[in-house]
Parts: sequence; structure tokens; C-alpha cells
Amino acid sequence: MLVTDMAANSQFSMAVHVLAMLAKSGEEKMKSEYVAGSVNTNAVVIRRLLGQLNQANLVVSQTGASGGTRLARCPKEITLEEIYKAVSCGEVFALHGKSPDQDCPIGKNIEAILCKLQKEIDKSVVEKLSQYTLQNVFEMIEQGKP
Amino acid sequence: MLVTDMAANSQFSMAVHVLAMLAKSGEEKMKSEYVAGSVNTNAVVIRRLLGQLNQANLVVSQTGASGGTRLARCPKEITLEEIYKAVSCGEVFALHGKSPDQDCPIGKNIEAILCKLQKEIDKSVVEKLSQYTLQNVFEMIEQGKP
DNA sequence: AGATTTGTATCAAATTAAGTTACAAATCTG
DNA sequence: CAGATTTGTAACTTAATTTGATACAAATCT
Repeated sequence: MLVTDMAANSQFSMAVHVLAMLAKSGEEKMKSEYVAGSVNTNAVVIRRLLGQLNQANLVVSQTGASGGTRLARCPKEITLEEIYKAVSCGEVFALHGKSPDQDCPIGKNIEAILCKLQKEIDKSVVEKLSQYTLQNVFEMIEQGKP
Repeated sequence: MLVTDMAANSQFSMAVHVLAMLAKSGEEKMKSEYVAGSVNTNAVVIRRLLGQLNQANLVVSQTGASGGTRLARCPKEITLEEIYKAVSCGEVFALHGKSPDQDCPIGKNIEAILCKLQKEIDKSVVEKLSQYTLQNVFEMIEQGKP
């Protein structure tokens, strides 16, 4: 298996949701249990997600009583591109699971072309995402319309 | 489950591969068994894929002895956008699996915003894909470089 | 008439996300 | 300092999805 991994799960959606919650609470730390209530999932799922966001330096967590999580930066300085990269594998479509037949002229060359195309598509996704900040999204949510 | 489905499997990659094979064979019908050899998979997988491409009017198949499949149009008139739409669900990331808590101000409004964003991202993917024809891809393959 | 090929149904295997339980480590609070 | 709280993580289960495989009817050629 050369595998390329999958893509699009709902982690990006959840991440934006979680970060919007944290944007609302500002300096206040928020508990995973509380966030889980809004996202309608288990607190451990949220903590796993927060772990990834933490690694990407988007949030800061604290253990212990009165612990919780807050944004690492202000929402204006967090782009959707960063969020996407923090939680996704960054691939819109997957390459072949198994390598094509290398004795076939098409099979031999197609992987490189698809790989380049994949990178190009991903770049255009990322460029579009970079146009939005968490602040933008938060404001849309507050206004109740996109 | 409102579900949104997943995305990115390798069907798009396989479809481009298959169509490149058909582009090469021109008017000649190609057998699923032969195509499967180049893609390095089972003939039934190819036939399932060809079924989708057939529904999208990209290929024409014929059953029976000396049957097989050929392109429905010339490669110059088939864009990667059409191929993408024929085989994929057209979503870069998935929305929440379960609906967020509708009593939470964030949870209540985030779905609509994410949905709009999803459409916008998908549009930019499709726009990028529409810039390439099967002919372009075929030429890159023939040249052995992207 | 017999051989070939697609179209499709059905089943099994592999992968993945998501949910759940459990618990150690860290940190606060009285 | 002792107990309570919260995160971080490991382990397991469940459900959904993709892929591969076998089987066979319907269509078509020779």
C-alpha cells in the first residue's frame, strides 16, 4: 500500500466550531465538557481535537481544577488556512491505492501528473481558506447569517 | 445522522487514469479487463467506475463479444471538472455528523456558515479543475512530465 | 449455437472516524 | 496537604465506507 490517506472528515467543521466557542469566551478558559455540549459530541473527541489545535499553536490548555482551554492568539490573527492545516491531511482527492502497472505507458506516468494536480488543487483550497479569519467567521455567526 | 458523507477516495484518480487509457485507444473499444491491468485493480471496480462515467455521458459501452468502452467525446472536450463531478460527492470537508446544540448561539448558526464556506471552497476546486481537459492530461502523460 | 463482455448483485476484508470508558498526571482550592 | 477537578491519552467498540472478489444474467458478436 502506497496509500495516500483519505481526506475530508468533519474535523475541520468541528475545529471551526470549537474555535468559535473559544473566540466567544475570550480570555476565559473553556472546559472540554462544555464545548462538547455545543458540538454535540463526546468530551474526549473535543480534547483530541484540541490536542491537534494545540500542536498548531492555536490554543493553550491547562490541566487541573479550573483548567480548560483558550485561544493562543486573537481571532483576527487565526486564518481558516491554519485551522485546515492543523486538522486535515490537506488532500482533496486520493491518489491510487495500489501503484498502477509500471509496464504500461499510461500507468507509468500518471502518478506524477496526478500528484502535481493534487498539489495544485490543494493550493487553491488553501488560498481560498486563507482569505477568512476566525474573526470573520465569528462575526458571521453573531450576525446569524453568512 | 444528517451526515454529509466523506470525500476524497481514489475514484477521481482512477477515473482520470481510465479515461486517459481510453483517450489513447481512440475509436477502438477497450475491455474492462485490460484497463484493470493498467490501473492494477479488479475489472469489476473498473466497470463500476465506467458505469458512473457512462451516466455522465463521458464514455460509451457495449456489451457482448468484442464489446468494450470508448470515449463519448474527444479528449479536448472533456474537462477534469466533468470527471470530478461524475465520480465524487464534491465536498472538500464534511459538515458535522450530528447537528450542533441548537440552544447554543454558536451551535445554532455555525452550520449555515460552514455550509456556505463548503460551497465556496468546492467552487474554487471546480474552477481549477475546469482549466484542464483530458487532452491536456493525456499530453502530459505522453511527455512523461507534468 | 456458443463464446465473450458488460452490468449488477452480493459478500468479505481492510480502513477510518467517532464514540466510550478508564485512568494517570497536573493543578487548583479549602 | 488532601481532595476535587480537568486535561491528556490509551484501549476498545461500533458504524460507515472503500476496495476487492465471485457469480451470473443479459446483450452481442462470430
